[in-house]
Amino acid sequence: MDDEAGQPAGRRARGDTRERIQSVALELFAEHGYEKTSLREIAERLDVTKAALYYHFKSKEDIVRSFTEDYVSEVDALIAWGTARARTSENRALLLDHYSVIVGRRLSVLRFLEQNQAAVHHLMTEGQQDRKKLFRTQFETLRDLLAGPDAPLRDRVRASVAVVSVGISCLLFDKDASAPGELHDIVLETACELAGVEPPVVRERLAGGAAG
Amino acid sequence: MDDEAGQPAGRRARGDTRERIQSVALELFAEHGYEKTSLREIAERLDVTKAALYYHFKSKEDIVRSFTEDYVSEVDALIAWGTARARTSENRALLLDHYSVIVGRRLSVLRFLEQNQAAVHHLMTEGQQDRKKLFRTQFETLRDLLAGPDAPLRDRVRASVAVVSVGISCLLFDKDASAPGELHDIVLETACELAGVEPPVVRERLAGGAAG
DNA sequence: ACCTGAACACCGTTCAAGT
DNA sequence: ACCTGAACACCGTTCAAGT
Repeated sequence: MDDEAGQPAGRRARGDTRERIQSVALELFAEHGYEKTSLREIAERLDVTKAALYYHFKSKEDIVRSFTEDYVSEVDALIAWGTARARTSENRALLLDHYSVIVGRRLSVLRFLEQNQAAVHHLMTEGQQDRKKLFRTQFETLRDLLAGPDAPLRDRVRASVAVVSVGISCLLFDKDASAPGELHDIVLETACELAGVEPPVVRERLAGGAAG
Repeated sequence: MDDEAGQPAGRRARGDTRERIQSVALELFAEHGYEKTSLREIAERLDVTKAALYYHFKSKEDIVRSFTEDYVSEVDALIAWGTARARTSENRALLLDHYSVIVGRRLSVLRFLEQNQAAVHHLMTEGQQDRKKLFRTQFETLRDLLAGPDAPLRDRVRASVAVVSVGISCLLFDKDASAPGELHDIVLETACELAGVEPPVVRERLAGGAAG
């Protein structure tokens, strides 16, 4: 994250090229897929040369990494949280709850990751190569926090489905909920049922009414 | 595993090039992804020229179509079956049951489709362009057979998860079942629970024992 | 019928050079 | 610091030509 500072008053026109590349790229990648979108298309939309992109990013994959790393880091933090805690029923429910919040905030990134799994298979955050931060590895780690490798097959299957269900439900029905939180409640209920845990206590959803 | 068939008496050596291309391609596509696998790699493994591939297939996508069409046709037939029948609880359970059988028989194809969704997004069977045979369209149609567009949001979410759960469960735990049918039972139970239907009647699994 | 050799436009990437 | 122009090896595809 080499974000430059304030850009005070006068002109500020073009310090934003990097962000413009990111947003155009995410848009085109989502529309036509990662591999089918060429750097030429991205460059043309921004009225620059292909080579200009290489001033801001060191490769095509690096562009992906740049708008992916926030999501990956958040999931990584969630995994750290879950790993440090006892695998109680309540903690596992909270894990699913928090995961669904992350997913809800990063829908377009998750959509990209899901649809370009093969293209993005060997993609890491930061300079270092952390095997722990592969998309698939993160999924497996989350699943193991719900039902470890020694759990019965049925539990492991259902734990996998629980994790996946959060992602695809949000992806598919993002626009379909009539009330805010309606989808989240359904997703969480379903995921918890699959994981074999009680949903977390209801939060300050129905504000007003009798005090809690 | 480039096992060619019997090679009876005379020569018949090379009528199998087409099948060899298919099998090498599926293998490499699964290993490195569709876009990252070049036709040069495929050709080299078979000791032919890139151009030779174009005698047997009219494009790179056409190779995919060739080993994809059987799976797509089977799902299409299942959809036809489901569409012609009343949406009773039993029929919906049978739909999931049959779908899991198809998936179980075509695991490598499904793995390819799941991991290369973006690359394969506009991919059809046969010459004609049937929008009905897109991977994603088929998924949506299956889901609608479980819970149509007018069903409550919760039912539609869970129907989606039910369909997806069949695929990913088989993909992830193919090797992990100790007894044959164990995984199938778990998958079907989970999917039916999500779809809100009773699992189909147990079939001739536990042979022997008391009759009935 | 089955395959090769050579060419095509396009791709991601690099780099010296400009401001 | 930010970007261009021109070149690189490689890609999918075509096609005339060979057997």
